[in-house]
Amino acid sequence: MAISKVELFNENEILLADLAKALSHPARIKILQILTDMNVCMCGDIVELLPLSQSTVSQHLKELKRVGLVQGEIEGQKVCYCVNNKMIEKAKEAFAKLLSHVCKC
Amino acid sequence: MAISKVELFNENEILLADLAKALSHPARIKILQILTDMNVCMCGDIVELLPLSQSTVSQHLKELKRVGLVQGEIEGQKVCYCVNNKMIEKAKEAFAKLLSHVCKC
DNA sequence: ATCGTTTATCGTAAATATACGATTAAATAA
DNA sequence: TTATTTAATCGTATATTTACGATAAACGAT
Repeated sequence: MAISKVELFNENEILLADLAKALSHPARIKILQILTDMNVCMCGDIVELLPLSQSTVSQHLKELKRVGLVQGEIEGQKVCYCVNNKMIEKAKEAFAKLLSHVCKC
Repeated sequence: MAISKVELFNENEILLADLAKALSHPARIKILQILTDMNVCMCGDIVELLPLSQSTVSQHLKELKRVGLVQGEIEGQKVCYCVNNKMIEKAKEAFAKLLSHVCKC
């Protein structure tokens, strides 16, 4: 694209779009589910559960961290990742609000 | 990317990621709100409410149509767009399900 | 001090997304 | 018929995303 016009929209729309972007790849959705369901928090463990390389999984984790859906705590040489309940809740409310508003059911 | 690995994930994850992708640009969120709030359905009317060109808005509408969040009905030379309540509802449930599952609040 | 483990980052290639103006296609109006 | 209106598509430029292997950085173990 020539230039990004994202900054011409308002806070709320940008936040929601940003959260949606973070959820816009199946690997990242899977990662959230893995962090919830399996008793797993390390990048290496996630790599073993996905058909992707370590560097690619690390990139996906970075994207999830970027918007705050996931946090990483350093534990020696490892990093323990977990979902950030506050931001998950915030995302849940934001999507529900938009989609309820938009749907006249 | 060398190759897409999206097909290595399951239906549910792909659907959700696809819906998220459609919502991952502020302009498309705004378009959903415009179709709901303003008494407007034509592409041209939407263009006037956004800082984007007609061709760009048409592309965004195409993306929303692709996942079924929006429908377009041809009315002579115009096309009347509207949100597809069924898919909006489906999206609402899908996001709520994922984010409720993932959040242990 | 060296070696293994773990994760992040770099470099790179290819796909996709975003934006625009120009053009096309289809319907209506003159 | 010709002109106008409306939306889609084409062509193009640039940015971003996705993916990988290689490397670096940081820590723990030997």
